[in-house]
Amino acid sequence: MSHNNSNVVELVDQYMTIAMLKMPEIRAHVDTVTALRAFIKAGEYRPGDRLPSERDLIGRLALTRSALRKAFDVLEREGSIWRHVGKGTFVASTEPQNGSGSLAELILQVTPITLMRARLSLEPAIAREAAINASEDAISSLTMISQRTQAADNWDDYELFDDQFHRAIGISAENPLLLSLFDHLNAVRRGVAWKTVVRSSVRPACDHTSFAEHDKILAGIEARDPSAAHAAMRTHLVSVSNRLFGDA
Amino acid sequence: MSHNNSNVVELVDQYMTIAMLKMPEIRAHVDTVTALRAFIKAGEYRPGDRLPSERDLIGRLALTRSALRKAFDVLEREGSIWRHVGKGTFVASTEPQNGSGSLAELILQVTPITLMRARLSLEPAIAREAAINASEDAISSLTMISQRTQAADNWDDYELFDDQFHRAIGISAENPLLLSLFDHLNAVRRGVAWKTVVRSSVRPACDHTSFAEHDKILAGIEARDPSAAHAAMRTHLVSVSNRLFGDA
DNA sequence: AATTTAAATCAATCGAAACCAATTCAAACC
DNA sequence: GGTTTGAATTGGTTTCGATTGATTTAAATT
Repeated sequence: MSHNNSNVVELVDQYMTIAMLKMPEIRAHVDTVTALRAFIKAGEYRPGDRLPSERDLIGRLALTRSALRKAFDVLEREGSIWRHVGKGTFVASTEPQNGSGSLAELILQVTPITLMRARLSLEPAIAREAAINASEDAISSLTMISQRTQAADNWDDYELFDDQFHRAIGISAENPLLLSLFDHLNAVRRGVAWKTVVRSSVRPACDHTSFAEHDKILAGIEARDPSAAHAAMRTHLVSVSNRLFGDA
Repeated sequence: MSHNNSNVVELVDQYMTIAMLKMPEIRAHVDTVTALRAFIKAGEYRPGDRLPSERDLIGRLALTRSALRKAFDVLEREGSIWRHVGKGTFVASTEPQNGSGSLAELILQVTPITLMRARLSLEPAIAREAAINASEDAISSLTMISQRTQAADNWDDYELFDDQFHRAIGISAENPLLLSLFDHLNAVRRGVAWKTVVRSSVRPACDHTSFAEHDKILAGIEARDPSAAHAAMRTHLVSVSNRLFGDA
């Protein structure tokens, strides 16, 4: 089914006119929305700024709370504000800035599985480079972190040390560009913050299988065996993936 | 690895919700984190030095303790600080923070060889993902670019199309995070290329061996053969490397 | 009869303060 | 000199009240 474009526009236009005439409440909503837009513009609220609370605004704008909220609903739907319980209502960034904006945008697009595939693409290769280029200092640092990881007696500590271990491998690769790529990936990973869902309730016990996996990676790097380090890192990540998503 | 579909959908859904809720929060924290980084840098704290206590810092930086601690959480995860009850908060021994380092700074540190090692680490893996995930549209786009590359009659055009070809593979991987990593690497590559004047003078003739290499990569992706795509990309990059640096 | 308003209530978040546990350090003691 | 003890300090945790957006409910209005 294909419609003539102008026809559609015409129909919509007719509808709008009739609706606005016959249902004054719609017209009222439009007014409060434009009034809100004017308020935001006049207040010179910059993207990211917090607007006054709803209970405050109804006083200043002589509005009902429900009317105000309906107008906010429209603005939220069109993406010009975002709100959150306990924090407030904020004006959205009109144009995602290249620096952190693209990162935030990325976080929205990246699913946990996408993230894991990216890790599986990058980190084994980094481990391979680490096996080739790691300095003695870097290796001893890795060993130290690995020991600290095994000494962790709670999940939070373990997670922290695990992060440090992986980044230490990134450092061991002795390649600032690779490290930068790793950091970029890690920033996205941190932003995802899905751990609050998966792990806060189902918090797996501090299992010792991953200790062995870490050791295997470390052994590969110490032995200057790129393939072994690559394979060990891949195995480790697959294991992590299985722990998160459940075995297939 | 094959996943249960419902599981995946569930996870993705959870992720989306969380991300959309937490994104503004992340944005808010970024400010305090950068403020903390600035404080550490301005105070000229050397690796291993102890920072002022939290109760002291909240006075100087006009922060809440909880806000300060959240920012410290980020820095700790990043590995740039280390803290322990009763002792204090210390800046980590590995000071260089590439995470916040600017692109320009990175370009200065990256040599052509470092760059090529990074490409060899990342791009074959991306080609592998492309072989798995590329859509028909993406493949036909790749084919088109490849044909245009062969039609190039001067080096500038060839270079341009080569760039497009490699990025199109990044797109074909259907992984926004991997594509972002590729773009990051590519941004550095452009900077490094600019830096090394050598390349503009010693400009190898438009050779046709790399056409065959491109075709091989494309064939691997079309055949949905991840290993072949990976190997072909690796071979291609090694060939490029040899052309730039000379065979060993 | 249907919608809007007004108030109460819920749930998430933050900030302040109290409290906890690890560490340090110095005075007291043997 | 060596040990013990206890106060002070520090990062970590809990708790409580206030605030905010979200939701429900009953009265009011049209």
